[in-house]
Amino acid sequence: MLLDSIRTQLDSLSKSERKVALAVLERPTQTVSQNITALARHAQVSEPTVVRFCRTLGYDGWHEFKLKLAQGLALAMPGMNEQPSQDDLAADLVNKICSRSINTLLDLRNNLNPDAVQRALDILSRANKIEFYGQGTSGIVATDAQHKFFRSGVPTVAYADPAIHAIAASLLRGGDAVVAISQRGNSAALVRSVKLARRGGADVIVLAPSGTPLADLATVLIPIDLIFNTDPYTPISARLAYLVVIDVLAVGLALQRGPEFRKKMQNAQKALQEFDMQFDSFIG
Amino acid sequence: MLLDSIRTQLDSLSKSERKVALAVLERPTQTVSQNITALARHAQVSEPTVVRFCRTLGYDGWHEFKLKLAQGLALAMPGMNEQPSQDDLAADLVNKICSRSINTLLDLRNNLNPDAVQRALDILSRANKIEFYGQGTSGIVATDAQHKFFRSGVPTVAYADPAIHAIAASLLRGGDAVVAISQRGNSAALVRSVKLARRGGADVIVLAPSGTPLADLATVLIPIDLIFNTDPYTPISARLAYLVVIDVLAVGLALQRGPEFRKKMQNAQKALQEFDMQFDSFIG
DNA sequence: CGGTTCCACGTAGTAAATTTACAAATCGCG
DNA sequence: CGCGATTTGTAAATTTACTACGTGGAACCG
Repeated sequence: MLLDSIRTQLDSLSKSERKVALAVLERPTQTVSQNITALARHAQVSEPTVVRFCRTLGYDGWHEFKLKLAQGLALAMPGMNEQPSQDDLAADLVNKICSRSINTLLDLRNNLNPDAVQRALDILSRANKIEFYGQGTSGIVATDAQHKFFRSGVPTVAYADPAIHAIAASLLRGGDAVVAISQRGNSAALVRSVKLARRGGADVIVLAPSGTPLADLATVLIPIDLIFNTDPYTPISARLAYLVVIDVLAVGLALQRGPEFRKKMQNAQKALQEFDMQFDSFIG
Repeated sequence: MLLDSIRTQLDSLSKSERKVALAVLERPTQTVSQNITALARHAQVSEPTVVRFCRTLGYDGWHEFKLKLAQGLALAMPGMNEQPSQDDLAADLVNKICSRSINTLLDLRNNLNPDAVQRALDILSRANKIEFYGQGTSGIVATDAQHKFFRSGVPTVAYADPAIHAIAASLLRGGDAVVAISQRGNSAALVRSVKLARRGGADVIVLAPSGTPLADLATVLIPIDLIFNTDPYTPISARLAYLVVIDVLAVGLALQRGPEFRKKMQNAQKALQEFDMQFDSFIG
């Protein structure tokens, strides 16, 4: 974000420009609503100095800088740096957790490798049989994947139990595909099952952080490397990234399998809307 | 988003103001980098008309409008309105689905009612027993909730089967709490179980769209009303909102139950990091 | 059907804000 | 200590947004 880049470049700024930088960092929100005169006064420098500051950072002038700052602030979380007020715990909580999750997905949007996704889709669209393996939290992701693929018109299976997916994996052959999901990428049981699957000739798509034992076994790796911040809530929202990747694969497969599949899906949706009650245990 | 609100208000604008609106909608990105003169010329109206247009939409003037538009665009998806290029299906897919999900969560952050969350937390923190009910997709959410509450040091139960949660509900009494989860809010089976739970004296927290049968039965309703856009992918990301709400409740409860709980959780995390392999079937 | 009134729009002038040009001051270096 | 380079401020210029006013047209009433 822009504020971060200001912090980074603090050293390479001249004395007065640093004053401007500090003033912006101190009150970013006000800065975007104020004009250059107000900022200059607050930073105790002249107006041209502010302009020069903007130029130093690589912007055309005050206008562009202000615009980019506003955009950066829109993406950042409102009231993120403030102390959580005791009397409004819930509001703060909602804000923090939503913002965290949003940032996780913004990260994902920037870092998710489309090539890997494309290769995964190629495998899935050719596969005779698709199975999802995951344990614990990732087991839920696997189950979710099964639901979503099913709704896209692609029947699959999900196994969350190590003993079970070991057996399932040993039964796979060439032309089958496994999607192995792991948030830490070092589950011994999962590694074992993936090895079994590959030995049988099946392709394995791995959703895990890169550089992990599981990642190394992948036919196609979709690396999910999220920045783990200092705060303890990051791991919670990490799982969202996995779910969204599954969404991408499910929708992508439906699209790739051709328009007749898309129609099927749309029809299913229409039907569900018309006959709510009949299907309600499916939709939830 | 701002562009949507312009589209909505198109009818209530005068002829010239509509010209401005269309010009903005046609080239939003350029609009933010241009000045008022350029926009006026492009819309073939005079500059004051542009100012009046901004005022009609509820902004102070051109400056504020431009700023808000820039912020809206930052949140919107890059290249959203462009045709998905055939040769880069995957990239487009990743972009679209991530962006959609991000927008869903932004919506949630703006609309989630902290009061309702606070009241839900009050109930949960006093509850002897907490049960999650949900079916289909929401059944997965319920299971996920159980996992997360467990990791926060709060043992709970999740039922995804209508027959089972009906029985469970009939066994509840005063001081117990149910969290009923439904994306459509009209599941007959879930309504039945919630009625049973309330009859026994249990409090029911409902996560569902407001105005639905299930919502009306809630002790505390956490309404999840998402804007359903025209495109067919919205329902997919709607579920993310539910998961994040669960996150909020889980973390909130852990915090509210006091610092000793927080320590417990932190210790658990540390332990997990140190002994990866032992716990790996839990973390996934 | 003609006239009056009101609303929408544009023109032109004004105020404000940003940028440029230039001069003063400060800092580094010989 | 003095010269050059860099940094900073002052003041003027230019761009930009806004306001006040007047004109044209449409609707409404007589």
